[in-house]
Amino acid sequence: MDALRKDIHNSDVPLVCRSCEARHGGVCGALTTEQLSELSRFTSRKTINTGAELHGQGEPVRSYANILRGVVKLTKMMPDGRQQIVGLQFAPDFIGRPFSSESALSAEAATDTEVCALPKAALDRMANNSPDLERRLHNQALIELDEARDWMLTLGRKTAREKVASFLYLIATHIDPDKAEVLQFELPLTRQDIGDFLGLTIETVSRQMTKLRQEKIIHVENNRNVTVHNLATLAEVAGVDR
Amino acid sequence: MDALRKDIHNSDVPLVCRSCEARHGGVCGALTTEQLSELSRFTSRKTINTGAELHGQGEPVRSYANILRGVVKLTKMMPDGRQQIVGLQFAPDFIGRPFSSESALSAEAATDTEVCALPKAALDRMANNSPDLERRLHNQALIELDEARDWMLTLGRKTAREKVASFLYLIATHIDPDKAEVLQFELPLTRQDIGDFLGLTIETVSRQMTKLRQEKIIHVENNRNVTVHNLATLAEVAGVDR
DNA sequence: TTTCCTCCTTGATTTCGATCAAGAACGACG
DNA sequence: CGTCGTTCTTGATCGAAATCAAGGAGGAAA
Repeated sequence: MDALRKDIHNSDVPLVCRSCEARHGGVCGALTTEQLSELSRFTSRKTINTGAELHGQGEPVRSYANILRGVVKLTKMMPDGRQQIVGLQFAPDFIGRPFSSESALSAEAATDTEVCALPKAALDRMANNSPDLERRLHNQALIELDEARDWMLTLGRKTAREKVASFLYLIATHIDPDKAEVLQFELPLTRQDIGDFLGLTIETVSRQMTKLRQEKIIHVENNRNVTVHNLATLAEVAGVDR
Repeated sequence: MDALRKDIHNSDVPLVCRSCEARHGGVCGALTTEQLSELSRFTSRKTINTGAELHGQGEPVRSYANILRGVVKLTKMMPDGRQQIVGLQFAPDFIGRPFSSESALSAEAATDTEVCALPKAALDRMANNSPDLERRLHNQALIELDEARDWMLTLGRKTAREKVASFLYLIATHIDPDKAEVLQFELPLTRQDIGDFLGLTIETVSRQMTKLRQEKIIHVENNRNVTVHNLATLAEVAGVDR
């Protein structure tokens, strides 16, 4: 699964759409030179501040986006306000739902975020003519499906302690697109967001973080900067087989 | 989302692979006559008894399958035995994970099941040459992703009562491929399975079922045959917006 | 029939996480 | 500087679901 992820991200296709510039792989790597130059007439780079929505639950979707920097949370909300984060997207992930113009979830910037926005119609048209592009979108969907199912096990069967450890482990292995795992990072989510991701209250998240701190499994500074002393230990607490 | 589901299932493409015979849409509907006749040299119809595995967690995957009849549960298990059902597949769903020969989950027949097995290599080869087929697989992945994320909300944020109602609602709307919803059905899962799908114990499932029965929201016969008196009421208890 | 066996229900008790409540830490702003 | 407002932590209490325990219902096989 992680092999596949790398396959997309570290693809050796040198081309990317102009608005996005050199660094990210995203889905644009699958396009031909002509397609890219056509597409880049429509793409636009956007900065989204923490808390701002890319689009709301139930709204029609106008565009796709490649994340260049930052973290985007995908959330579902019940009529009474209960909320669940159903996915976290990191650079250089692709955001969007092919074949459907309406989204059953809302996408919100968890941190200050930069994206490259692609008009939906333009990319859909290209996907119809580029099997390689469709293949990439398909692959991204399958990776997200694997991740969603992994998380279902966390939500349904893990304890609060295991959930918090699972979250920290997830961040450590996803926050930096250049490294497979990292021992020090800034939490991209508030305690409330972490609770909404784990199906817990902020108090429970806080208490479990405190415990992990007391047990010297993590170190926390300013509530945001986390150091993991030993990733294998964290994985063990999380109940994850690495 | 359900519109898309219909799109696959009720497709007007008349062709299906020979082993599977007339009724199901599956992914075969996307194939040309030649592809079908080539494929049907390799396909085989199989009967899988309740409880038998199509394949186990971590095992390499040899084949795809179209479900002709029955219900298949996709499960993940932790080293200590805790289990979570991460997906239920009904006829005529497609089972398999394109682009990966190893599965992170196990697929097990929840009821007596009939499938049409397709050798993975043969279908992969065809998908490379048939954009329409790839499109169908892609679409199925996206539908499963939507369903997985819906369920994450259920697992993370709903009460036991809402979870059980959500499960019954899911079965009522999925058990019969010919109808959008149905008020009477045989439960395809044991209490243990329902618990593993909802992240609950069998005792809690049983108590909530008893309550729903006492409140005349459902009627249950022989522990298996359920009648839903009013689907809208059930949906409301489940916290689902229909 | 009787004996298992599996699956399900029900009751008693415990426990983990939610809820309620208070205060600490930090930054923004007058 | 002090005063908000927000976010996080900690403590006390509550409650929903888990756990522990017992027994019932139905089916298969002797």
